Amino acid sequence: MSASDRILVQRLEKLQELRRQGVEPYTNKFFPTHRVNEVINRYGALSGPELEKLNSTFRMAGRLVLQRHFGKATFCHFQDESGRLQAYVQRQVVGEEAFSLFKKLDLGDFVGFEGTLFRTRTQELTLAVTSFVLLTKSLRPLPEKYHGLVDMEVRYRQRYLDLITNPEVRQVFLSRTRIIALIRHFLESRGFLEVETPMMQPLPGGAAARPFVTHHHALDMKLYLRIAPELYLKRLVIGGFERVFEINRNFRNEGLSILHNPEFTMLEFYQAYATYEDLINLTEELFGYVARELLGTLRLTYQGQAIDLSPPWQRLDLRESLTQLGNIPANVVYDKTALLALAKKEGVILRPGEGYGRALTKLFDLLVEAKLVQPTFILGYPTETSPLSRRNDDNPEVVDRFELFIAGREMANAFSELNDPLDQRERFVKQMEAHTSGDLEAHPLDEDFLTALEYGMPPTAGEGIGIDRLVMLFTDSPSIRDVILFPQLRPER
RNA sequence: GGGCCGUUAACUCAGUCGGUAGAGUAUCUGCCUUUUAAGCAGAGAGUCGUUGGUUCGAAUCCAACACGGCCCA
Repeated sequence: MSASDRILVQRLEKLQELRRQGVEPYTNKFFPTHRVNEVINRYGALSGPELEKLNSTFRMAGRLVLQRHFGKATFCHFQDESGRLQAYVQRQVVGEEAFSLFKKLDLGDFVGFEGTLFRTRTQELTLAVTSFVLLTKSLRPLPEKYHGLVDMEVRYRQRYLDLITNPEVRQVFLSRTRIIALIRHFLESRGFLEVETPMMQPLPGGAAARPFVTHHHALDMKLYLRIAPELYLKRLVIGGFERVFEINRNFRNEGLSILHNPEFTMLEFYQAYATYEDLINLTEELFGYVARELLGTLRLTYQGQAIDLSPPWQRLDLRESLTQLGNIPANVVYDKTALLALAKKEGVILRPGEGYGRALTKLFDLLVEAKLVQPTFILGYPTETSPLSRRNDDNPEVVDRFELFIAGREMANAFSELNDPLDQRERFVKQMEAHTSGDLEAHPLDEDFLTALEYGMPPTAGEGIGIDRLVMLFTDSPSIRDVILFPQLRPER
């Protein structure tokens, strides 16, 4: 029998023994009067004598995480959602029978306490227990009390153990929730309406990515998990909702990495009568708002790099970035034939139909992206790789679009929306040609969306911000798996 | 898909030159009424990721595979 089996057997025996003694190991209806942080915040500053004068009792509950037994007394720490507190259980106070029961409890058990507050010799705020009740018997041992749980695989597969053991992990997910709440508040205060659009779509549009496919039996039709909500949000702008946003999951059928999880959370928002230049300002303000509210400062450290979110952020043309940071001579960058040759030399594989524009963005990914540590808007994206963006009025070869880079990675993508239905149709047709020649990520032609556009969409700008990467930035997390509660893993064997 | 690293008790980790498995925590027993990773004494606990190979002998060397991590595509 393995050690873990033996512990399980031991505890099952304990469970039976408790029941024989008339102790219910899964007691219901214990209602705490205080949580740990309330007690610490309200009484943490009081002296021992002041605590005694309080003369009030506290009902508290939590999971046993540490215990130190003596012959006739026990110190233990229990933790609830808000924190950890020490409790002191004495035989002469709770009685002989109850005390021997308490000594039999295991780390991991949930216990309800009633008692008064005092200070120990070392001045630790402690609950002097007058009575207690076992609320939930735990049958499996917790990870080690000092080193905690370290094994990455177990931390991801059994996140609850990670959360019980590692307080900094709890903090990351509390921050994640707070960041999302702040973004909601920011957008709502500017008149944006939060909406929900289909996760299951008959055509996967709004981005360049391979989708997950599923099947609806009753309708006997193929459905795709969405890769982006974009085309549905624009339909809502057409329908008269002038400012909309959605924070929800996207699904992309691609490999796993430190930056990629197949399902991830995206913010997309659309603002009628705005241009991508308005969104530059809005983005600076949004990041600034989140940083000030969450961190109290616009300066943060990500993985050892100092990052300053103070506006205005640098703006750089895509092709200029290739000369300035990618060290590609200007005469190569602006010469289509020379650039294509360079791209080939750098290992970029271009499919039929892909040309200069694709080569530019690929070379940017390879040579420039990682160098953009401070927030930088890259402008001047080629029309060829932006099938949903409005062409620039002066130069139809590029679109009114930016991508935002911080800490060497893409954080946002925004553009003035293409609202000319005839141009949009042409772009879709080009994408279909790319698809035919083997680009599995090419955008499908969405006839239903074109119909909507033909009714007329006001001039609009839209943006997408990857929430997981944003949370990584603000919580200094190295991997996307650190900010997703249950990241995708291979199945265990 | 390729490269590198890791996988030993429930947890955190040692394990030398190939000689047959160790510590701390946790658990169990005993002592202990102000401890703080409490302490002291004792006990139990292992498919050394899996499968093959080399060898008199493999946690250790070799190969394949699985899972995880990092880097690259």
